[in-house]
Amino acid sequence: MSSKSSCLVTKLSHYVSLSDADRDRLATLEKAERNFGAGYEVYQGGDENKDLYVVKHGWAFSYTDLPDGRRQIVKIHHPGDIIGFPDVALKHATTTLRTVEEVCLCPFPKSSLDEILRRSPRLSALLLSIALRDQVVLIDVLRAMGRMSAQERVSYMLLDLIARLRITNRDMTDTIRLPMTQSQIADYLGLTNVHISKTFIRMEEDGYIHRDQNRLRILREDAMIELTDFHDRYADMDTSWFPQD
Amino acid sequence: MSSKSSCLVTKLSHYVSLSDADRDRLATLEKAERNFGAGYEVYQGGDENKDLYVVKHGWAFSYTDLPDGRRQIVKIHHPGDIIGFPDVALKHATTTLRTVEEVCLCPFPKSSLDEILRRSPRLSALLLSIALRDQVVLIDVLRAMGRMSAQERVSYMLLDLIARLRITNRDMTDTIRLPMTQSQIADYLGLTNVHISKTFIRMEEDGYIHRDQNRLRILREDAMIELTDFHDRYADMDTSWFPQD
DNA sequence: CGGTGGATTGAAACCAGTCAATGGGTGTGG
DNA sequence: CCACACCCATTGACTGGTTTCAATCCACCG
Repeated sequence: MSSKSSCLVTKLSHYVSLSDADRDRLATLEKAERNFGAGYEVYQGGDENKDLYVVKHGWAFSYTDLPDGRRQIVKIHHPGDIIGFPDVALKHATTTLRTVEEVCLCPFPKSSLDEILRRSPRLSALLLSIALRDQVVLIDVLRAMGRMSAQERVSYMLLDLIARLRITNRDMTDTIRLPMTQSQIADYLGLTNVHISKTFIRMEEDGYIHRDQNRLRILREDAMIELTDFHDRYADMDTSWFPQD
Repeated sequence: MSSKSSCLVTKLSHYVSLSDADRDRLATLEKAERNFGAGYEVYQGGDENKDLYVVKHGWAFSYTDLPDGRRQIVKIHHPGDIIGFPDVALKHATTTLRTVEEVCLCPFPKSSLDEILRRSPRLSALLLSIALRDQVVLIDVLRAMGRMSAQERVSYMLLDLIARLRITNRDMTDTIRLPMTQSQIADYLGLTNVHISKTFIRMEEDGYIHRDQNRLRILREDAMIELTDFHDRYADMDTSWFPQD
């Protein structure tokens, strides 16, 4: 079982030590894999809710549209993420999944969760914690959308991206690859592409960031952390209450 | 065991049939109870994360502040809700809990979840589903905040409140009690109290709602559902994949 | 009866949106 | 290999929804 190459195991092991049995359970989730080109819609909101996906590589995002076309991107997915988890609670998908670039996904059926819940209390606790932690992150995004200016929102997004990428990539520096277009960033932050453009330019002038192609360097991370009152929700979780199995 | 009087059991039974053992497990969560006056802060963001709470009666809300005082209310709590669930994943509370009016809460320790995860896969699945459903709801709120006008946001909030209250109160009509101030509503919707006032007046003039004291009547629910593309996330959940115990 | 918190009202300021034109890079097909 | 199309980022002028600030009104309460 090549669990070494599993982003999911890597990501989850960051929080808690897993038994061999649990590692195997997770590895089976990544048995199948499918590749998609850039800008491909894997499933659509309203579709019957069949599979979950583990991201093996590439970026994707989930979004919803209003009837008149306004779009809100609600989550950006990176390697190791589980896609579609929130929809498990419902019968139909609530969001549409779209790839940003070339992506490899591992689909697995909802019913795999059944197995985990029955056999591994410890893994169940971890999955529950991930779901709850994601709620906290959504709440942070909500705060950004409700009460922050454009520059603060962009700063928040960049800090959040870096924090997430650092989990699986410990030697991440202050430079990230940002394959999303400014329109997509706008749809994520509740702004317009025009205003994103102006905000990036302003932030570059002010020395917060430096851009080069689709790579972006954070120059004043501390200032941005203070500006947005940023808290890293990914580095630590409270696993002290977990069942020992 | 007076599980008949338990809002939590009522709320959860709405989704799935529970064994007596499971009902008892839930009932023990409501053993203790504490009363609080209006406008009381039960715990604060940053506090060590000790207890969860089940709401027995009264409204409360969770919020976060930015350093400069901007406030975002992230969740409004009603009877039967579990408060502080998202924070289980972390060591410290991320939000402050404040009562809207006189409230009765039942505190229980995080470790009670341990027991549930080890003993009842079915109840574990339900708790996980609740957490995931709440994520979907947060995503809906996010969409409202990111892409909707003031009137649309207010409409969305009212529809959401009604949908939630209808779960435990099946004979709810089109009239709800709204004990929150306009400043609190503004902090929930990412607007200002002034604009909330103007928006309510406008909506009343346009025949969407009627206000009387702190009671509010929805006159054109269908129009508001269409305006906001509203989906009820509370009525149905997909419990088909749950372990049978 | 004064004090207080909440709701309302109006004027002015501002952040972000809209619209439209321009430029740059990339890939494709002739 | 060049011409063209297309997508994306940029730019500027104008618009507009929401905020800000401040004053007033109102109900409730001690």
